[in-house]
Amino acid sequence: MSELSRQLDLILRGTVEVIQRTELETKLARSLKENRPLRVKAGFDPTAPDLHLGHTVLIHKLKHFQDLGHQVLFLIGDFTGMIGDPTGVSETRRALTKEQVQENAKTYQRQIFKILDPQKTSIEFNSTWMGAMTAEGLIQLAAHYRVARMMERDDFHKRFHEQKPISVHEFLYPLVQGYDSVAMKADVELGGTDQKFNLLVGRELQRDFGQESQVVITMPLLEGTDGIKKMSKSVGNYIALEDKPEDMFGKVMSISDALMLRYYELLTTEDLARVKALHPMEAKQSLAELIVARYHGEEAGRQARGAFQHKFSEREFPDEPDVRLVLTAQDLKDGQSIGLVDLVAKTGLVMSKSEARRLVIQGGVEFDQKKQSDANAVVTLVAGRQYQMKIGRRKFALVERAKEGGLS
RNA sequence: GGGCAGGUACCCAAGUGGCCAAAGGGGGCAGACUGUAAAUCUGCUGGCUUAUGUCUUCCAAGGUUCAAAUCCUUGCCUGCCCA
Repeated sequence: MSELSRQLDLILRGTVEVIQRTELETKLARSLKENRPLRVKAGFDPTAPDLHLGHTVLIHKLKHFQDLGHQVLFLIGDFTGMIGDPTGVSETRRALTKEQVQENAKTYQRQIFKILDPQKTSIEFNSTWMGAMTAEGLIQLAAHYRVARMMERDDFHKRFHEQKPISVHEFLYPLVQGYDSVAMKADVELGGTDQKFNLLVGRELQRDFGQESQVVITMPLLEGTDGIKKMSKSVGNYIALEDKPEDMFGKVMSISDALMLRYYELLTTEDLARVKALHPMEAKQSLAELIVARYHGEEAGRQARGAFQHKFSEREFPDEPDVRLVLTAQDLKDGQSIGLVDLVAKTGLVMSKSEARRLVIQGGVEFDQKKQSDANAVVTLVAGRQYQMKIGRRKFALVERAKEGGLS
């Protein structure tokens, strides 16, 4: 197998679309011949420093390029960030300060370098060139694109027909993203399938600016934990790289079996046929451990698995509860008892007393190993004893009475 | 600039003077069932001293009324059509 087809193989794995494949081959061949690495660009939003597994699909692809000796350009769209997310509903973003952007950039580095090689990654900010651009320059840039073309973009098209607002400045997003490719002389740009339009704008602008067009590679969007919508922070169906090991493990375990296979496919190199042969719960736990281990180390992976089994499979009280509550005399009637509902509310693990009451009535509360479903129940606390409380599916609290004459 | 249609709870969306803390759906939470799942079924889903009590909510501010999410005025926001 030639070096060219070896590279091509790895690059194409898992991709949804490559535009144009022949161009990619040409670029690769030239890169090999002239011993000049390709410049591979991928852009990220500066407002969301919480990377999640959805982002890693893309980052792993960057890693592939890196492993093949190419140059990864990790673009932080601090300028585009001011425009806001045009694919989102209608949330206007406030501009970030330089300091905040720098801070976010550091967070990015901490996270992506768990996958990428820092030596072969250059981090860029599009404010570098966009900040210097004059209004005149921006007008000229805007002249490179037509409204009708712009309206072809899926979400603009949809919003337009649904009579939803579209602000003019949102058109600048694809334009600037495209111009970034010009400024960076990108050979390849990677993005999720939802980025296709923006990526293609880059090709057109580069051509207009007399450059060779970048090759566009789109990657599948990873579904979130709900299994339907794409993983995103705003939907709340994400697993963040910096989630605590136990949370991360728990989130992976709550996905459906079908989604588990999808995660295996896109996030690991495991053999799918082998995974399917396993008991689904085993497979899911292995996946969860694998993912935790990747971002928190192998030890953390093992521990998370152990804690999970302890807490849920065996339904045991965890080593470390979510809340430790010490009740003082003021909290107690006659210095020893308290209404169950009040007690649940006091843990702060529920939003309100009404919610506490509801939970109790629904049988979602256990106190001292016993299920309690009487909303008017009063529990008595013996001094010097700790009481375990299970509140809802996955919240645990440990309660005890303050020592007599202790700190006031 | 003119005409028209809208702005309702986390989201979508009904309601057009009292029976409205406000239908329905989604989401979320809980219970059952399980593999800790998913799917399914059931219940809950503004706060409070849980009371068939009370307080705060239907873009904002005023007003009409015994009574307003519902009517009027002004303002803000969005879309469509015309210019």
